[in-house]
Amino acid sequence: MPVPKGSTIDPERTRSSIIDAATPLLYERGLDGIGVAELCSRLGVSKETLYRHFGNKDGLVEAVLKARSDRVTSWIATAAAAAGEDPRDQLAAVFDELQQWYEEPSFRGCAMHNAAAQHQAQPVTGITARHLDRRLDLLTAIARRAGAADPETLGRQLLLLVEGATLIAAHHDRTSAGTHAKQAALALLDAARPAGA
Amino acid sequence: MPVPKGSTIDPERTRSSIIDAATPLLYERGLDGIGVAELCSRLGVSKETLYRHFGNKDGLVEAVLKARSDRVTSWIATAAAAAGEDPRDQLAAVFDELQQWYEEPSFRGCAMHNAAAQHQAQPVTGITARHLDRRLDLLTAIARRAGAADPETLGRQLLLLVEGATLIAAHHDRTSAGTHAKQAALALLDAARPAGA
DNA sequence: TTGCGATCGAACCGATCGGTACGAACTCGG
DNA sequence: CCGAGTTCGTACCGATCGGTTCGATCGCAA
Repeated sequence: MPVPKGSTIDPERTRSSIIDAATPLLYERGLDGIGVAELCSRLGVSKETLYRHFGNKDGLVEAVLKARSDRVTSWIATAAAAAGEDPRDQLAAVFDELQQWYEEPSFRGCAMHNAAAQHQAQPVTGITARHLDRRLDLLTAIARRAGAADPETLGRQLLLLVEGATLIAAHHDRTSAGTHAKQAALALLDAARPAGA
Repeated sequence: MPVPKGSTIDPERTRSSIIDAATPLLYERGLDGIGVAELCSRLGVSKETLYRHFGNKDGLVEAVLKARSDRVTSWIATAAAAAGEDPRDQLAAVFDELQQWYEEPSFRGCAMHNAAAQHQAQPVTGITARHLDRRLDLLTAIARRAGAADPETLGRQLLLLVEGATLIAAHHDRTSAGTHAKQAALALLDAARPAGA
């Protein structure tokens, strides 16, 4: 029981603990694959508490997806930064990290993409688009630091590879998608640099 | 009314007309976004007829997805074949065709991917995996005809670009995903050829 | 003409859905 | 010690879900 009976020390703590606990459930079962009743029961929280904090189920979904997007984005950025100064190494590290994710048993594809496929409406589509915006920014920055002739284009191409790899890992072959994407990404990076360097 | 009151000339015709009519509805609204009742009403068909032909809703979904996969697969293959003999031209034609698809107002991503994101279970996942198998075969064949040093690897990389482009077009930017994917694909193809040719 | 099979339309079923209401239990600040 | 605020558990609501059943209607083959 994450929350005792009476008034909690901090209502804000309750809210974020609900988000944390609901995230894997909504990811595994799908946004519509689990009802509010079961959700609350698994969370150890009453419906009233959930509805006071989030208004309705969409409010919870929105909060969960935003938190997830933030977490995943910083996770990727951290993995890139940890690979050192060389943008080429950073790019390789991103795909290595992705491949490790794909091989986790709990991997079921990108939560944002799954959500957008289920709820083709706001706020989910907006959160997903923002998520991809941020990822594009990160990849474009790597392309720019690598000295690509057209970093905007290369960034978008790298984005295709990242998201394509995640999708293929989810629906086709999780053992090699990241590796193949890495090879392709490095080849595109090398080809996009002006002669020399 | 696609089917009059009494016995139809051909029950098989009824079945395929149901599939054809249900396909866009399930695509637009999502597998769980439209109920059997509304589905039947829009199809101009009674529940009894639908359930006799398909057993249950999953049976209809399965039939719709299989038909869709067949249709899309042959559509891509036809576009490639129409581009002439040069595998490089064929590859470019595939992405041009995809880009045109993305720009259609009714475009909502790949039906198979959307379905798999919603129903992470058989038979949907199996149909989606088979769909990707066939697409991989087509792309690998192009890679092989182009003289790639490792056509299996290049085929998988091209698959990443195709599916990544469709996903990005659906959730982020439908105006340029196909074009960027085409440029990346051609660059990978050129880089994968042994020196010369 | 008779009978079989396909179809319609509507009623009906139990289950589940998202969401609300309420009394009781509990904590904490004043 | 008391009242405000939080939470629980449960019951409840109307709507919708997938699926079944049934009488009536109609086409077609024998």
